[in-house]
Formats: sequence, C-alpha cells, structure tokens
Amino acid sequence: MSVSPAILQSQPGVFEVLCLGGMARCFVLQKQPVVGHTAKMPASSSKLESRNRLSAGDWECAALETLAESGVGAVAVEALARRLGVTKGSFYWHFATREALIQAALDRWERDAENEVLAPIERVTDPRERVRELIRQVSHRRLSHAVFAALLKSVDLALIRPVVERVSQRRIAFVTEAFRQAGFDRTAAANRARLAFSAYVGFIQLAQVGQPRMTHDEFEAYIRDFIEVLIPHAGQ
Amino acid sequence: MSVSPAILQSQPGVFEVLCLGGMARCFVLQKQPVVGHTAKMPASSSKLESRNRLSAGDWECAALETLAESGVGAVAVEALARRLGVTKGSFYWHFATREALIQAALDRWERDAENEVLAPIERVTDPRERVRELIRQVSHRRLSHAVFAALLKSVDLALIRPVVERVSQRRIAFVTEAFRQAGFDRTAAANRARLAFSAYVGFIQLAQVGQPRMTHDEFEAYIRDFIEVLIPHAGQ
DNA sequence: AGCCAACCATACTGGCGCGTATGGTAACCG
DNA sequence: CGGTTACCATACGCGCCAGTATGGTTGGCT
Repeated sequence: MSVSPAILQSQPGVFEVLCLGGMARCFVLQKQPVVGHTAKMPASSSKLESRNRLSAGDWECAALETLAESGVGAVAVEALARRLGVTKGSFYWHFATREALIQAALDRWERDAENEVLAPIERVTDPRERVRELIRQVSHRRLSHAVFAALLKSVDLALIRPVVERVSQRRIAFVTEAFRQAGFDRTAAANRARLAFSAYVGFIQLAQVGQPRMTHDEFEAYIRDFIEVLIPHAGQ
Repeated sequence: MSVSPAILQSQPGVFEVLCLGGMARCFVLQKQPVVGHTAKMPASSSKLESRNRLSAGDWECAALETLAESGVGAVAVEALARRLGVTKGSFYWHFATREALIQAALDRWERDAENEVLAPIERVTDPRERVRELIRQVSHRRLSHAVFAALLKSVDLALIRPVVERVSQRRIAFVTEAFRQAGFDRTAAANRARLAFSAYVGFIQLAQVGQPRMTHDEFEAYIRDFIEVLIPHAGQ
C-alpha cells in the first residue's frame, strides 16, 4: 500500500497499535523537496544508511506517527527525541518551538491527505456510482483516519482548529458536489453530504472505543447499507 | 426546555458559552441524597443563602460544568477552586484525588443523562413514529451533548473510556431496538442504528468547529432529511 | 590540513498542576 | 462553655515538560 517494507524497517522505532506508524511514514517519507530543508542531499546514498543525522522532515514524520497513535498531547519534544534516539538539543536546531513542528507536520499531512483521498475517485465517471465509490474508498482507508480522529479530539486548540475546519469544509463540499452531480437538488445534496460526513466522523471516533464492535463482514454489510440508505439503487 | 429557570440562577457562577453551565446544573443540582455526603442538611435554608461552605456535590457540579465547557483537561482542582472561590485545601477534604472527583461527577452524569433522554420517548407508542421522535428529541437537546462530546475527546484516558463505552453501547442498543420494533430486520436495524448514532456523534463534534455552519431553519431541514433518509414515510 | 556549518549532548531555568502537611475558624454538641 | 467536627487557607515538595545556554562532534569544501 504505497509504502515499501524497506522504509518501514529503516528506522527501528516502536511499532504500535495497528501498524499506524506505517501510515504516517506513508504520508511523510516520500520526501518531496520541502522547500528549504535538506535541499542538497548529495544524491548519492539513499536514506537508509546515512540516516544517523536527522532532518526536519524526520521530526515531522515522527510527529505525525505519534499524533496518530497517541494524540496531539503526546507530540512532546522530549518524547519524540527519545523515539528518534536523540535529545532535545537536536530538535531546537530544526524548529523554533513545539508548535512550529506541529504546524509543519500538519501542513504536510493536509497537502498529502488531500490528493490521496480524492484522486482515485475522480476517475469514476458515472455520478451515482462515483458517490458509492467514494464511500467505499473512504471506508477502507482506515489508516488515513487516525490523524483526523486525533485532530478532532484537540479541536479546541488554536493550532488545530483551523486545520480541522479547512479539511472538513473541503470534504463536505466535495461530497455535496458529488451528490449534486448524482441528481440531488441543492439542499438534499448538502444534507446528505452532512449526514455522510458526520457519520464518517462519528464512526472513526466510536471505532476507537471499539463500540461498533463488528467483524469484517459485518463492516462490509454496514457499508453496503450505508450506501443504500444514502443513495439507493431503487430510487431513479 | 426541561430545566427550570429557578435552578439556573440558584448559584451565581460564571455563565459561559451557550449557557452550558445551565445544563450541568440541570443534571446535578437536583441534589438526590447521594449516599453518604451532605446527608443531614438541616432542612432549613435552601441552597441560596447558606452556600458559603461547599459540599462534594458542589464540586461535582462545577466539574461537570467545566468538563462541558473546556474538556476533561480543564477539570483541574486549582482551577475549580478558583471558580468556586476557595482553595485546594477545600477540595482535598472532599475528595482523595482529582480522578475521584471525575469519577463521581461522571457517575452522576451517567445516571441522570440516561433517564432524561429515554423517558420522554417511551411514551410514544407507534414504533416508526417513535424512532422519528427519538431523533427529533435528541437533535434538540443540544445542551446535553456537550459533556458527551468532551468525553469523546478524552476517550484514550482510562478514566473516561469505560464511560463512553457504556453510554454508547446502551444508546446504540436502544436505537437498534427502536428500529427493530419499527419493522426492520436484525441487521438492518443494527446498521441503521450505527449509522444514526455515528451521525449524531460526528455532528456534535463538527458542530464545535462550526463546520455544518447552518441556520436554525437549515438545521430543522437537516433533521427532517435525516429522519426521512433513515426511516422514510414512503417505504411500507 | 583546516575551517565552517550542520547537527547533537548536557545542564539548567521556569511554569504549571497534583498532592501533602499543618494550622485556622466557624458551627454545633454535650 | 470547652471541645469535637466539618470545612478551609497557606505553604511546601515534586514531577513533567517547554525552552535556553553552551559546548562538543562530524562532514564537506577550499
């Protein structure tokens, strides 16, 4: 799933619940140039061997992992330093403050998560089938949701709120447009989008409590009903 | 709405965002004997005048208010002490630890919130109309949701998780049963209950971000669509 | 070779929040 | 009226964590 096993074991960090670390790496480790930092990596050695020194990207990566696993509060510089095998002294060379790190990590996540979700949908042409495909897609990218779920919990922080706002707004708008193209009028589309997105958000929250305690098959059946309720085959 | 103004102004505490304080008071201030504590209030003066000394219940009350307003993290003993106009010395006479307070406050909330939601529904006899009434009821008790929303955010804490688990489990079971009685088969009822409850949970989360930014009328329309989607008049 | 810059360690300050210790005051009781 | 009980203040210790100061090490460039 878009993350090579080699990368997965490149850093001997702790691998916790549900392989969430893999997801964060999936988001981050595709080291796009990232403007200023690490600009002139000598193009010789891959990141595998010469990774005793860290870059800002490594810190952002670790931040996203920890964020997905244990929430915003767990993104603490000393904890991250331990995780990366260094000390705070390292951190404060790359970032001015803890908030700066979270900012950077979130910026990255926001950019990458966007395309990852939307791109595979845009290929489906039939509008109604597209809505269904969207729901199916989202429902199975469970790794991508951990970050969003963690963010939701810290939405009262001034640092997090705008991110959640933007992301939610964009996603709701996208789903609304999908429903519109599927033939619903403006308000119906908006309401179904709200309903669908709310149900999505609620589900990833409740899933952490293990509340909708269901097997894989039950989950699939749930998604089928979910789709059928929101955009039934029968009607039209 | 189900909370007498008299109670609302019985304690001149700070009244913050959205009158949330009123809700907590609504839950708490109906001072049921509460086992051991405050057993022999001399039955003379109401809580209005002789409230210079505090009881355990007062602390639980303030805890729930703060919880609803600012989350579990804000339920700090020194902060609560300031809010109540006393110091920590008072607190540690009533409770052994901070967690004990949260426990007590949550126990209380769990008991009271249960009946408050379910009781008014049970009067409706027609099964399908009962589901609709349930949705309507819940959708308008917005004050009661702040606590639950706050709890969801701290669900990783060992103190909170079991509460959220119990409450979610019970509520989902209740809604499932309602759908069953409305004529849906077992799995359909379960899935619609999951969907409805997830949508509810997601909505109260997103509402805090002001994301489904909608007017009162839009909200009403949303609830109508919500009902129509989940338990349509047309079908059967 | 030697220097500079990137990167990291160690040690410290300071705030915040929980918990403890202990002494004080008001009401009530015998 | 002296004493116990319920309630509260003041002061302290302690651990956690963000941020600072400063000095050390390594690698590439000239």
